[in-house]
Amino acid sequence: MKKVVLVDGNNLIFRSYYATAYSGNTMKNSKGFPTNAVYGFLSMINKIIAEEKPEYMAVAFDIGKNFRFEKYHDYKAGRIATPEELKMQMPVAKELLNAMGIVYLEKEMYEADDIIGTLVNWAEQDPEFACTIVSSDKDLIQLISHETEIKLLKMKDYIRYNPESFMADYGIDPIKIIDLKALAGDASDNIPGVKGVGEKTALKLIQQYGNLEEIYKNIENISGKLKDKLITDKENAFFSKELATIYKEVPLDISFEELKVKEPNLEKIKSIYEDLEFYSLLKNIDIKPAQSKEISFSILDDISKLISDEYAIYLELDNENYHEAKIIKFSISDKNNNYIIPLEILKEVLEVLKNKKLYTYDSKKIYVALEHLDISLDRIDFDLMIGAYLLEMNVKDDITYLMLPDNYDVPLYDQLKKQNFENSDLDKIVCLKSRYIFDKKDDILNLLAKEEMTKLYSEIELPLAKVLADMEINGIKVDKAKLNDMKLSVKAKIDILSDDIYNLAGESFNINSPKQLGVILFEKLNLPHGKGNKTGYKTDASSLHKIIDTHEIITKILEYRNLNKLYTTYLDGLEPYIKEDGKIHTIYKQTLTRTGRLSSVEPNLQNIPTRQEEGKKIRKAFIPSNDLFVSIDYSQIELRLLAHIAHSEELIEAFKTNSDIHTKVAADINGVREEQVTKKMRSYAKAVIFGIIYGISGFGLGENLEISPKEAKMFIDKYYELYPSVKNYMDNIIKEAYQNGVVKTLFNRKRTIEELTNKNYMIRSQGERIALNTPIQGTCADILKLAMVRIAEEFKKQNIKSKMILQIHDELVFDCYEDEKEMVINIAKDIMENVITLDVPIKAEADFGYNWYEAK
DNA sequence: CGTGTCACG
DNA sequence: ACGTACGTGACACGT
Repeated sequence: MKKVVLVDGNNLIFRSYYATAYSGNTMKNSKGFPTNAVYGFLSMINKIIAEEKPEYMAVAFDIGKNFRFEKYHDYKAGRIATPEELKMQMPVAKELLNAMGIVYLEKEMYEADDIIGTLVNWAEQDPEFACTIVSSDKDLIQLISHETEIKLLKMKDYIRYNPESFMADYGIDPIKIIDLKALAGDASDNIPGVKGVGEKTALKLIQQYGNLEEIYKNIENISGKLKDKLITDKENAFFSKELATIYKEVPLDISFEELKVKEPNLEKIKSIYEDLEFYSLLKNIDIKPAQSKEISFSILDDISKLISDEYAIYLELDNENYHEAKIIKFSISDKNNNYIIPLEILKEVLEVLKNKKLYTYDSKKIYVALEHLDISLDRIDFDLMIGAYLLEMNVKDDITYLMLPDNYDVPLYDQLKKQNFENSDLDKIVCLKSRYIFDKKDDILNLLAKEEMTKLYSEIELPLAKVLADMEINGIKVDKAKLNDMKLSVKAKIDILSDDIYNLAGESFNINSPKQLGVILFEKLNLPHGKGNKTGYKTDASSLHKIIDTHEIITKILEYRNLNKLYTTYLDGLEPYIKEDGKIHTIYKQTLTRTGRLSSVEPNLQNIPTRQEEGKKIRKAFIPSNDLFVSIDYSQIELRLLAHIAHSEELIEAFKTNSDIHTKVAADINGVREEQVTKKMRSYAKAVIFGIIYGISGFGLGENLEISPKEAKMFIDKYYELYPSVKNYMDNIIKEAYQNGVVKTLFNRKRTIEELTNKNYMIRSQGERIALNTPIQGTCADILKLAMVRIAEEFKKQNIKSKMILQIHDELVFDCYEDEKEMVINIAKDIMENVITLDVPIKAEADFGYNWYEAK
């Protein structure tokens, strides 16, 4: 059987154009010729070739008038004319196809759909050929048959439908998509359908009666309004069916053999790329395309074969959330061999492997997944994911992203999952992955050494993975009933508030829709508004605060937003994450942030409310599974680091004498004694100091303090004058960042700042702020991570049974036994404060309580 | 799926 | 004249 790939070229190029055209600055070459549509079209064609590897292929386009228009002058009426910028790119796309050895087809009076339909029709009659249609247009579904499947493009990926899978999804045969359109219509083609009937109703009718004709034969069995609607628009329905039907007899003078993909004309392609200035694509043109690396592997049948002293191990799970995943495959590689480990002997094999050097990608995942099988690994010796992350390579949860640039032809995890892991090459694929880990290890370690990141890697990040795994496995207990009580009472308040809001507005509307809210506030109630955003008016809390006195609805809305947030995200949102053990098990992402911080997902336990009393109460539902919580947090660590890094004598002195830094700064700025500092003065000073760390502007600070930018700027200038070394640090770090393109933390964590080479002033400024902030935020992250590793070591050494369970950027929470409370506090606080020696003292403060609310 | 909004450090 | 503070994640809306 020979496969013919039939591409809806019109569909592809329109998609490409509109995907980027909305942004306003369409991609153009230096002569001003637009290139966005061709670029997108080309990448899609390349992707299709890579995925389908077609022997036969044709790309169909619309051209000129078409016969449907002749019959029905409103066909596709209301559609905006094809933009000139897109039109001019069409011939270039076709020229490229030619150069690539791919046939394109167009025929006056017919649409691309009809051309594809005709070719499908031919293939049905020729047992030698089967078709794959590629498009995002659902109309083409009507062509599906046992010889024809469709690859229906979605925003980022696609769904493949054959008759069975389409039936499974929609409950109707593919051909019935015509009847569906006949009833439901299609706004984009201006196909009328039956007024008042949408996709849902149409599907129901078709499932019940079979097709349009049968529906009308049985019209008497249909009751109520629906019947009236159907009768009124009967003519339209049948006419719509005709319009929606793809024509399969387009007179094409071509044969299948001519659709064979020919050798590309590289010279020609090169010259087109040069014209279009597709430099990134030009670079690849002489390089051979990714070829699948060959690998030999076997199924391990005897553990006595495991004689090497180092192995790369790789686990394929059926779910990205490894807390709930099952193991699909396990592979190992040593210097010469690759094995698939049958899952029945996994435990035995791991007993053997425990005593060897082990390398992997995402060690935390392995620790957790194996723990679920009661297999405890206490050490993995190399983690490719962490190494690559520190080296700023393209690190995702999926190792494949790292392998692709090294010319491994491996399907993405998403792809495998979509195929239900029923890929016939699955054994080979996982073996390639463990092989890759083994082969890549030395390169990565050498690069880390070259960048002087060996210590950061092996003494902080690698051991941290194990510490985090234990924290995730341990989890945090949540009182479900307590959460539910709060949920009900908040819900009641929300209901009252929304009634009040509807009354004040004079109508009910969706308060959660910024768009609808904007219309109510600023058009109906005519309240004053500031600058809008691109979709309408701004309705965020700070904008609403500015007009709080103009109407009592504003306060209600703010209160509603407040409670609704608590309700959706926490009170209701956390519930599904509480597992059978009564606990929440988050996942810490160790290789995600650009600064070195952790992040927490599914759920995020790093943003549980604390700033406002109402939200903070949610913490009462978090309870210890031992006796009590101990929480220890760094006090003003970012400021201390700023003082240290900037060598600011004044600030260092302030910290050494243990004074309240914000009060001290407020006193200095205002030229008063510390006792004379008012609350307002202190909070302004605090805002200025934070602003400095983030790379503030007068405008930004002004917005924040609700004062004029001018006044704000005076504060900032005063600060620089008082603390010249801080200003000096800021200037220097930015200068260095421009010189080197990177900034580093005290532990040599690197961040490359591409923004600094951007032509756009805005983006460059953002780069400068990043340069300023990253060494501070990043060093904080390094310090707490190192402290965590040391604390875990010390707990083990001293046989402490209490557990570290949460990390929130400058804070650690322990689930503690009563009789270990003092020990936990002493050990953790001591390590946190002494994990590094700076020019300023580092202070950590401990607290405890019988739920999380109390422990702070 | 992008955007707006808001929770945290 | 530009647009306006660093780093995250989750939810709801609307196309």
